[in-house]
Amino acid sequence: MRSTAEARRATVLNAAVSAFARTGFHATPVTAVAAAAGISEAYVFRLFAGKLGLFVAAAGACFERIVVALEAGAERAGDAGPEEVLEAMGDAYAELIADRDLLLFQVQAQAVTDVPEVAEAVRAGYKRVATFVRSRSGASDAQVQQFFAYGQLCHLIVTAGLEQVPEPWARALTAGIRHP
Amino acid sequence: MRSTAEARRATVLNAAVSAFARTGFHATPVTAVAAAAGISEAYVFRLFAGKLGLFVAAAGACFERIVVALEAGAERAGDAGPEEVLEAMGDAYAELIADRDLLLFQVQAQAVTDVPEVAEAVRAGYKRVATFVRSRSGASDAQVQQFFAYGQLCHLIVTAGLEQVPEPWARALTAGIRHP
DNA sequence: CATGTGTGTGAGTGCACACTTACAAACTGA
DNA sequence: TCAGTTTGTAAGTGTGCACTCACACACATG
Repeated sequence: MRSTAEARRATVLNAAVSAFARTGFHATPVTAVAAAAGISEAYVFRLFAGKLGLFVAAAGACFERIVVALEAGAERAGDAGPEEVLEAMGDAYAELIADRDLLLFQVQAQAVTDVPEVAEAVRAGYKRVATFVRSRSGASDAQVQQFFAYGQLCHLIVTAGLEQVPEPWARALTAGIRHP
Repeated sequence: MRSTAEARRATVLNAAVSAFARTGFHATPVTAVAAAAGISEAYVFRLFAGKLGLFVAAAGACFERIVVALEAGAERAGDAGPEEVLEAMGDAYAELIADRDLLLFQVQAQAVTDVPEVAEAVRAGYKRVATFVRSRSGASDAQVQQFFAYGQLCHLIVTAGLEQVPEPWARALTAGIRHP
C-alpha cells in the first residue's frame, strides 16, 4: 500500500476545497480535483460518495479549518472582553483567508444550497462557527450578528475584486475591512 | 412578426434571472430559460451572445430592478435624514426580494466571478447600487458600508435557510433582519 | 407578385464529464 | 508461498448540453 485511504481522503479534501473554491461545484470536473491530489479520477469516486459527497465533505473540512483558526485567534486574546476577542477572531479570519480558498469555497457552497445536502452542510458549518464565536467571545447577539455581517461583506469585496476599485463607492464598502 | 426582438429579449431576461437564480449559471441549461420564456433554445442564442452573454445581460436586469426598487423606497422617505432614508431603502429591498429571485441571482453571480465578464457585471451592478444609496441617502461611508454588510448577511440567511432554524446561534444571526 | 427583412424553429453535432467496470499491483498474515 | 485485502488505474459508457444550420413563416415595400 502506498498510502492509507484515510490519508488520501485528507489530501483529496484539500485539493477539493481549493478546486471548488476557484470554479464552483458544477464547473469543476472531478478530474481536476483528482489531478490536483495526484491520483486518478476513479479512485476519488471510490473514496467519496460521488461528486456531491466529495463537495459536502470538502465543506466540512472548510468550516473545520475556519473554527480552528478562530480558536487560535481567540487564544491570542486570552480572556479579554468580548470586543477584544471578536477583534482577535476577525484578525485571525483575515489571515486565514489570505489565500482565498476558504472564503471562495463558502461563496460557492452558498450558491449550491438548492441541493439539500449542501444546504445542510452549510447550516452545520455556520452552526459550528457561530456557536463557537458566541460562546468563546461572550459577545451579545447583536455583536455576533455584526461580526458575521461584516464577514459576509468581506466575501463580496473579495469576489467582486472591490479592493482594486479606487472609486469612492468602492472605498466606502472596503474601508476598514482587514486586508481582503 | 409575432413580436419584436426587443420585447422578446425582455421576457427572456426575466426568465433568465429567475432560472439562473434557482440553479446557478453552470447548472441551468439554456433550454430551461427558453422554455420558461416560451421560445426555442435556438432563438435565445440568436437574441444573446451565448449563454454567458445571456447571464451578463440578466445581471444587468437584476441590478436595474434593485435600483428602481431602492429609488421607490427612498421616495417614500422624502428628504428625511440619512438614517430614515437608509431604513426606507432597507424596507424596499426586503419587499423586493420576497420572491427571492433577485437575492439568489446576486449570490449566483458572485459565485461565477472567476469569469471576468461576470466579475465586471457584478462590479458595475454594485457600483450603480452603491453610488445611488450613497448620493440619495447622504449617509456616511460607514453607514453605507453597514447597509451593505447587513444586506450580505441577509443573503446568507436566505440561502442557508437560517430563518427556519430555531436554535440560539441562528436566532442571533437573523434577529431584526427584515423578513428574509 | 416578387424581393427583402426580421422572427422563429427542428434537427442535428460534437464534446465534456459523471460514474462504472475490469483488472493490476502492493501489502498482510498464516 | 499462497490466499485475501487494500490501494490504485486505464479504458470505457452514457448522457446532458452549448451551439449551429438549414429552413419556414410573417410582414413590409415596390
